[in-house]
Amino acid sequence: MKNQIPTATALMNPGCNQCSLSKLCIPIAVNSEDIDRLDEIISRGRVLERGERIFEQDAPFTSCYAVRSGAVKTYTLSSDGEEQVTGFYLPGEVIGLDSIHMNQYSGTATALERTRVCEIPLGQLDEIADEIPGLQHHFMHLMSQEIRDSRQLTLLLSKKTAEERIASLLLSLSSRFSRRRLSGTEYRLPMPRSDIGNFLGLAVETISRVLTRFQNQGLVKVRGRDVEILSLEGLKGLLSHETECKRTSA
Amino acid sequence: MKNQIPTATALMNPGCNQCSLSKLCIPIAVNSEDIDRLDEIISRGRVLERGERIFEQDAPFTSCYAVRSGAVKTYTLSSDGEEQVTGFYLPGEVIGLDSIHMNQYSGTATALERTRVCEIPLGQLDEIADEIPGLQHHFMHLMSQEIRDSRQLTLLLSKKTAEERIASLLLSLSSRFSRRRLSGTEYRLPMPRSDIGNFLGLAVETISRVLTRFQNQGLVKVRGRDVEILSLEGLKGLLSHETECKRTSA
DNA sequence: CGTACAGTTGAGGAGATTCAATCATCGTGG
DNA sequence: CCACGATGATTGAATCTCCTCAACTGTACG
Repeated sequence: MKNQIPTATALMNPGCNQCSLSKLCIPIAVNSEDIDRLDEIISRGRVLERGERIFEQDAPFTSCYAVRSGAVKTYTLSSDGEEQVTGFYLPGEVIGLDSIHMNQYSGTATALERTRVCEIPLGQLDEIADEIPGLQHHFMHLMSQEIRDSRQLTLLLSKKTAEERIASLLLSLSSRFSRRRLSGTEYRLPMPRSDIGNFLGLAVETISRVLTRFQNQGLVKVRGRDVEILSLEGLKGLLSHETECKRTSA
Repeated sequence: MKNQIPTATALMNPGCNQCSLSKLCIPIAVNSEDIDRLDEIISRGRVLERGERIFEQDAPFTSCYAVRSGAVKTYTLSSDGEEQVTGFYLPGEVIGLDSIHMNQYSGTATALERTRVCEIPLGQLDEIADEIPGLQHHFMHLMSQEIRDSRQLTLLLSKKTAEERIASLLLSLSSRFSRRRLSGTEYRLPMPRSDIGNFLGLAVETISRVLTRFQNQGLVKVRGRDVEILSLEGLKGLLSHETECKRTSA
């Protein structure tokens, strides 16, 4: 019966083999046999409503999570209680990497909208790491990526203007939606302006102002959270233009 | 003869067993047998003068490096050619973690002063990772740490004032010198103001101004690169004070 | 239909940057 | 040994970007 009539949850949540995101989430060159083994330790289909937490800061670390659908933000609470948004995660992306082999989660992850995640318990992953040698490598790769993204963000925050930061975010989202074969020029922001501002180190008012400025320049069309990028080139031009301007004026 | 008369370099560069930094650099619970094995793959004692490069951005990744003495800065060159300092590394700290299991180095590392490093070739490390299981974990741990540090920096850059950033750097250096049993209240900055400014996202002039302000407040005594911290508490107080001010004025 | 929340817009102000000049430090060569 | 240039560091004045405060608009939802 197990073979003939899949349960409802199994239908909703096929294994990694069937998952359309597997190329993004675990894109290691493992044979299907290994993927099957992976399937055994990954629990799929946890559904979260907006605002629900996937894991909480300082809770004992157990698992990373792959986003299947929806969107997630991660943030840390500093000692004085202020929130710092550390990242937004779309389907196919993995959360909790920065807590691997630490005792506890370094931040909190909450769903920005209705979200499904796959849990990847890392205690067990260690055990089978020997059997699937590529896996440990892959996670190190993901962690390297995470460090680089963070460095990228650091550069953004330390040297770039409000316009550059926002253009950069719009483009980042664009390319990440594209990777999922969704439109890279027309999408809906999963997060409120306040989260964007927190993430980019800008006031919400500044987000608004810059977005309308972009709109007046014909770069984008924005209505609330709906974004349509009219000129990818124009946005990209903003990123590197800054230095050119300085050079020409100097 | 090899056994009886150690070479000069061997005297200068004892193995991990003898290294006073081993507790910081590779503080894994490995038995001395494992450390010996580690010794075999780590080449010690490469000496670099100020300005010399340890590795270069986009060069094929081969090794991480542990700083033995001196100081190192890492930076990336963005597409438009501007430099972004991504970190400072003191003895006992490991460079290149963000490039593990990537094809190439994500940035350049250069010596800020005369510096000795140990090379940790990671191709070979993989091979013996099975024999020393703690090692792979340890590197993941270091990488997690790196991500967190980067997040911390992100918070610093996106939400903190110039005073907070600089106080934070002074305190970070203080605690890192302390870990090495050096004075945490009196040390010499290994980097010029321009690197500090680049790292913290501030103009050099701002660094100067804030440092003299600190000095006038009796928090530190600064003469060029020599720093004496007169009130650790005072500096720490600056870090969380910001929000309190806002709250009281609101 | 009104309340709550998210987003936009405007005016004023604070903090950091930029530009420019000065001062200090250090290694170099006369 | 000292003068010299070069680089690094400091200080001042003007400017600018972004923040804060405030009012207002739109939208979702009871």
